[in-house]
Amino acid sequence: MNGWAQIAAPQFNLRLTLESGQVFHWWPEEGGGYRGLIGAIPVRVRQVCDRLCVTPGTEALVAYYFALDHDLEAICSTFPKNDPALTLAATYCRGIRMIRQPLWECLATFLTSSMKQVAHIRQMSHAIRHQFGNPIEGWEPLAVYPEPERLAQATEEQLRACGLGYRARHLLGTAQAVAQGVVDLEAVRAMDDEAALAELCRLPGVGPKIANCVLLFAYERTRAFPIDVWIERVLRETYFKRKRNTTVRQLKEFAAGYFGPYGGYAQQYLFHHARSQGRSRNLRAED
DNA sequence: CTCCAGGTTCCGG
DNA sequence: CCGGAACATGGA
Repeated sequence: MNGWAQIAAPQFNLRLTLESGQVFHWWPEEGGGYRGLIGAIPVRVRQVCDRLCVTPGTEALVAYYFALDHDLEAICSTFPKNDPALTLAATYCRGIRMIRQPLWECLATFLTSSMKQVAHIRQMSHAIRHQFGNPIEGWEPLAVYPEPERLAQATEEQLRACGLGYRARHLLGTAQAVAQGVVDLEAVRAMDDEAALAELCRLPGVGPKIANCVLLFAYERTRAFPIDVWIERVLRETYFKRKRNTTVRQLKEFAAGYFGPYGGYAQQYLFHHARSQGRSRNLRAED
């Protein structure tokens, strides 16, 4: 165990957490571990039962990043009772935690996520990091996500070259707005959920779905409930089976009232479970 | 080749 | 407020 430090990580699943669509810049290593970045700090991490082996000196950083202080047992106990679909998803996703991501990198990454598969988001994120951010020497292929000031100086064409498509205009506009202080991401921390959502939605290309992702994955707003195509399907098929003409507005209101103070956790579990099931179903259909 | 992907914006009822 | 359409790109 030379070169590793250990920390306790009960009720945690590293692989599921990293592959549940929250972050897109962690790379599998031989032996089941990962290397990635927490902000600008390169980290290696692998799980052995209820412990994490991490790069020495990053213990506290890793514990904070993966929210190991969240009491998952208590969180799941706040979920609605007698909900087989949610119970199944929560069981399947046991150990997934909401990562505490750096604000800008989370916002910028999810800004590029619209109408893109997870694999594409990873590609675009990787391209942006390598085109505009600093690579970490000896930690190939890691590169730090570029600051808004850096992207604000890019051209829309350069961003399109990273595979962004129409999202290039949005990312550029948002980078400029943040760099100029039109929207102060740190100041959003002090706002209540509703005001924070509205503030983030002022940025070009940021609507309610992306804003809620950022609130959940970066601002630690565990009530935030992003509704994407997957979750919309789950909600309709699970809770509005016979009601053909339910509006998105009604789905939002239902989710806000139904899932409770840790609705974001419920959302992530329903999302990851549905996506996993969909995949295996597609795989089965192909043979 | 067709379909669709962790949406947002703009437009006409 | 609501439903549709446009918006780019790439993997299945």
